Amino acid sequence: MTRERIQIKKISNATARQVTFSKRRRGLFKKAEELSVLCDVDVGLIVFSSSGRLFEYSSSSMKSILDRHHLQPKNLDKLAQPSLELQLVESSNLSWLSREITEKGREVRQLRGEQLEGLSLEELQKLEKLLETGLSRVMEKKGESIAKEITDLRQKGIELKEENERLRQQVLEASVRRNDAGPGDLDANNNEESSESVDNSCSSGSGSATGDDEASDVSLKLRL
Amino acid sequence: MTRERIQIKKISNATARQVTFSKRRRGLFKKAEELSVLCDVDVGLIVFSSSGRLFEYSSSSMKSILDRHHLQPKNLDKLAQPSLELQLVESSNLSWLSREITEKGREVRQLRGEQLEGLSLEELQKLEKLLETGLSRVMEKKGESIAKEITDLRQKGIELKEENERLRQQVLEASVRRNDAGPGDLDANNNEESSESVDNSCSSGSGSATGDDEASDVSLKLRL
DNA sequence: ATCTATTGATAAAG
DNA sequence: TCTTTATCAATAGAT
Repeated sequence: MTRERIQIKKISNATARQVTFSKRRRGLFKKAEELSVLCDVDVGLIVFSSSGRLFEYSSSSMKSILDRHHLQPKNLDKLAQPSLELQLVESSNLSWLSREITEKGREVRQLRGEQLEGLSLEELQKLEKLLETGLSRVMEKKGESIAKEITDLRQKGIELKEENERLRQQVLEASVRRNDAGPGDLDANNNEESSESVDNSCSSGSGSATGDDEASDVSLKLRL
Repeated sequence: MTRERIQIKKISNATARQVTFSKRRRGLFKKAEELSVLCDVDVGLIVFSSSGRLFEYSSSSMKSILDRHHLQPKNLDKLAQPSLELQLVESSNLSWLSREITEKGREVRQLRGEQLEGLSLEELQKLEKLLETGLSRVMEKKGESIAKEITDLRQKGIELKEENERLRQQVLEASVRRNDAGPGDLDANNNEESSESVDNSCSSGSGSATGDDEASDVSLKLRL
């Protein structure tokens, strides 16, 4: 990748080595991040410079990645006899937990339609059934949610309208009273803005809350 | 670096993501090794695929690199007194793992349409979208699977038919020969049962493997 | 640190 | 997964 091709062996010139270290280290870290983002994987990268300085990158927390690394079956047996406690904890909980996580991860991925390679026809049908059930439940819930939203909005509209009426009445009365006292300047016409309490910004069209509506049969086709 | 420039964000297509993962993982590991050789530094690289599989590279032993990492000033204070290993295992692994498991469990349940109570309308829509995507992928896979099954069965049918023909021929020849030798009792008519080798029990109707069929356009509506 | 000529990595397609 | 090919990206060497 350059002016001239180089051999992959220790660069003898210390300065050149340092320069290359800087450049390539950046490149490596960038690639590591790209991999983790593009492929949605966990990456942990540790580099110790020859002077002992640490450089590291990790897609999530380095700790969680190293923990996970410890859990790998291959590594579990490497910690030989340490404390009985540890033994117990490890052999039972950890390996179980580790397996459990892998398993659940696979399950999620298959539900998302990934990692379907090894599945038999039966398993695929089962998965399909599961997804259909889940989908219909979610849609049902969504329907309920939307229906509720609509009902709430209508209710709020009614309440706002009532309050409007009340305020209009107050304004009217006030203007009348003022009129009685001293018939001078009066702009007592549609003066809703003067009072607070109507701070709900809701787009319930004026004609939607007529009260005679059918708020009950809203459980319908909701595939927006 | 390629035919077309790409955005650095999660690749949505699972297959493409897997392919890219393979390629870039190789590239990353190669770069890591080059850095360690050229600049004479210690490198440790850990990658967990989304399926939980571990890939690692280390210029020396991974253990020594991780040990060295633990010894970094920044990390020293984190491990107090109880046996170093136990601390590690407990404080990090277990809590992280259990959180992870809880999380994944919830995810699975929601995908199955359970535990939907707390979700907002947006979340429900998102979930629905996810399920639709998953369902369509699974259905597609099922379609492929079925198409393959059909193709295989047809092929097997053809082969069986050919073998039948061959056997029929043999029987015929045998009976003819026997006829030549001594024209006595002969039942050389449809005698396929006498030979083994056709132990495949397959329900390919006699009329289904006529060869002229269109085995290619079977990628269709398969909601059995 | 910056500049480029070159090599290297890799996305897409088969 | 492996190969091929067209392009984009990384970087060696020089400044």
